[in-house]
Amino acid sequence: MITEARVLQAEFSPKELEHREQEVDVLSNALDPIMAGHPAETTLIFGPSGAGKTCIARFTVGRLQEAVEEINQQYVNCWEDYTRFRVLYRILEGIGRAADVHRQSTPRDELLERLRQYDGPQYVVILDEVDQLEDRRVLYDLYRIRNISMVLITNREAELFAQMDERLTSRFRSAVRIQFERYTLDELVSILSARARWGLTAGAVERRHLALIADAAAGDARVAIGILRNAAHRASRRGVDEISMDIVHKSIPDGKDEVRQKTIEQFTDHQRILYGVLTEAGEIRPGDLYDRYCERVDNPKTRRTIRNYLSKMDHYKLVVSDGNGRNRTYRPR
DNA sequence: GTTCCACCGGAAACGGGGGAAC
DNA sequence: GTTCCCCCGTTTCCGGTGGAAC
Repeated sequence: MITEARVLQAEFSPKELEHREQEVDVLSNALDPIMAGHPAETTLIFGPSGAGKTCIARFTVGRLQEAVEEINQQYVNCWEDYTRFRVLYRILEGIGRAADVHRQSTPRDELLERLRQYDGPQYVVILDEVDQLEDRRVLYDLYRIRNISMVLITNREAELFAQMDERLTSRFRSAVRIQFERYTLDELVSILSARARWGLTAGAVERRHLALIADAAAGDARVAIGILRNAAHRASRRGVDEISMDIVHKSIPDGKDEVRQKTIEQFTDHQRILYGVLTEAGEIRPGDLYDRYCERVDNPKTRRTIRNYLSKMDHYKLVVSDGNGRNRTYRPR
């Protein structure tokens, strides 16, 4: 049934993009000065997850690179590379200047200095999940480096600006802003049907089944593609050549749960135990949560560290908090 | 209105780990 | 082997917040 597995991955970047022509145009215009050898305007892309922000940024920059051979580009996920060091390292990596950088022995400012000395072709850096940066001042540093253009992506615009000082805010308030909305049901169906066309045998899935998947994904393309992938795998395992309504129904929870499972796999033992306590309890006050966590581990982390864990889990959409002060409770999402 | 209390999250310090230089 | 240096997860400290109790 599956003829091209990679197109069923959310990260797959198709040659043609649907439903985001206007956003692509705005970003292309912002990047336009690069065609003439000048830095592009700083661009800020924001909107909910699964709305195509990353996909459109990579697609547009990729297309620019095809048009102008002499440019460099690098994608940095600030969720994974959230320290100043890691961000600068990734950016140096994009121009092949990171090979001899060592985490432990390279002086603090050596990385920035190397970037400052960069005098190669225009360099476009996509900083995804930029609100996750630990130290936003690195944005100011990058802003001042010639020949580097930034495309910033965030789904929490308010949080991005909340922790910036005046100097940074004034720079980025004037950035080109592109707002993404959730995909509509029809748009998602059309995206899914393209993926099915490229990645599955003909007639493997009916449109009404895609509509059901799209409905379950609630505007999130990543979730929708995940459900379709799960359904295709399930059908293959059953040895059938068509995705039935029953398969779709069974695949929806798995598709939704996939992201969660991937996240939990990356947790440390302490984080996993904490999450376990939370899911068992259903809803629990912070003090009780901490006590129960302590009962299950030999050397418990401090309350402060647990708060950091919980805030990470909140960002991963694994945990919700309700209420304030002494009425605060946590529950699994 | 005031005080108490549980909780939150920023900032700075600490310390383990590990590569480089000697 | 020792020292130096840096990253980064964690801890410590502490001011702020908001609901409950008085």
